[in-house]
Amino acid sequence: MPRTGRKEKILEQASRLFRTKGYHATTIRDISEASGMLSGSLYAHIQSKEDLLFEITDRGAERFLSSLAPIVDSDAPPEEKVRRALAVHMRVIADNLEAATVFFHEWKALSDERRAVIQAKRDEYEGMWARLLAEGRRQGRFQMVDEKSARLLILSAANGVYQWYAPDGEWSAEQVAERFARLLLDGLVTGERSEGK
Amino acid sequence: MPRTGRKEKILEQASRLFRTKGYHATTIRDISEASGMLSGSLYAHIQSKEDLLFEITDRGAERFLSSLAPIVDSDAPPEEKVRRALAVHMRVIADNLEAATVFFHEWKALSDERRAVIQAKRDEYEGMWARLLAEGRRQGRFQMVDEKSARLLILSAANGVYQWYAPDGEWSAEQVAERFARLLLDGLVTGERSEGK
DNA sequence: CCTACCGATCGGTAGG
DNA sequence: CCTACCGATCGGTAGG
Repeated sequence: MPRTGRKEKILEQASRLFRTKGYHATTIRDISEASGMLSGSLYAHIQSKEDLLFEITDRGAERFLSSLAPIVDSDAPPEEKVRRALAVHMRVIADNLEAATVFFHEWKALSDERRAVIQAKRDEYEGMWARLLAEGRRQGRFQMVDEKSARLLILSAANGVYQWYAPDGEWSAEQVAERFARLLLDGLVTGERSEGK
Repeated sequence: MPRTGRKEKILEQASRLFRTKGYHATTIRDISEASGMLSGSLYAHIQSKEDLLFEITDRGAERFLSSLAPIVDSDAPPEEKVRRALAVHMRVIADNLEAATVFFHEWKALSDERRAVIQAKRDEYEGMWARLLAEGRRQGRFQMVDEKSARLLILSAANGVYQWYAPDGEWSAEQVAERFARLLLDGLVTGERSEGK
């Protein structure tokens, strides 16, 4: 019977390797060696290489969803929701940097069926942001040409953080979130608004 | 002697396949078949699979650099430079969607030496944006907690566009750029600025 | 969890 | 650009 925690160690090593080398460039032998066993032995713990990819990405998706849901459902003002939503987003990335990288960067390597499961959760996450932004506009707090482009900009910026964030760098997740929130809410331009086009 | 344009066709097919399947999951046989020849024949045109990846990413880098340089060097006001810089950025993505995807998503698969070449060009591109933003702040046009977080937000958002942009979708590259510019310059919040933290 | 192995496929080459 | 091929390595399995 496999030792307790063995599966977790394998997932941890797989996350690290998938992040560094990418899913396809990581071999079963890489993962098994990093987990302290031979390649054949890995299959006492997993069923396939793709299972590892799915489990990592799915856990990532769940962390994003469960962090954002209470914020969207709260009755804080829209600006405050944006601040908090960015903060938990960055916190999930910072606390799960390897899994988050795999979630954002490698999930397309999943088989059709499993990719659809992850896509649905991505859509759900985007939907929460969409509601948050639409609410801010409805309440007259947000000016937006359209909700979709604002959402795409915010999520692209937030999702891209895994590419440069360093846990031992100068900023905590919350500091990144606050800087992003300030720029997104208030804009780059000083004083009056820019005249637009 | 290879027919003229044969190499270009191979690069085009490789870009398409690298974008769809990823570099490692694309085989020499995939590329050769899509180019209308057998796998061995491909080597009359290329030296290695990695050469294709490098050529695609390097061309992408050059397009971004050569588009942005004249804007940074111009004497337009900072807000206008941001608008134009976003516009050409989106235009490069829209006109080279497959190569841009490879540039943003697959360049890490390059060997150390060649990855360093691309990294240097990425750094150069970021440096141009850094100068642009710093100039805006120096002139008192931009309010920024710091230039770095503003640059990371803007570039993350701009670089992420390849993930959702559809050439036959509802927006042209310029329309995306204008929506992004408006939100980045003016912010999400209506009327007076949000009170911050 | 190891030993021993398998069929498939990989990037690439020699010789024309 | 094709034919024919190579050594290496891949994900995975049987039997213990």
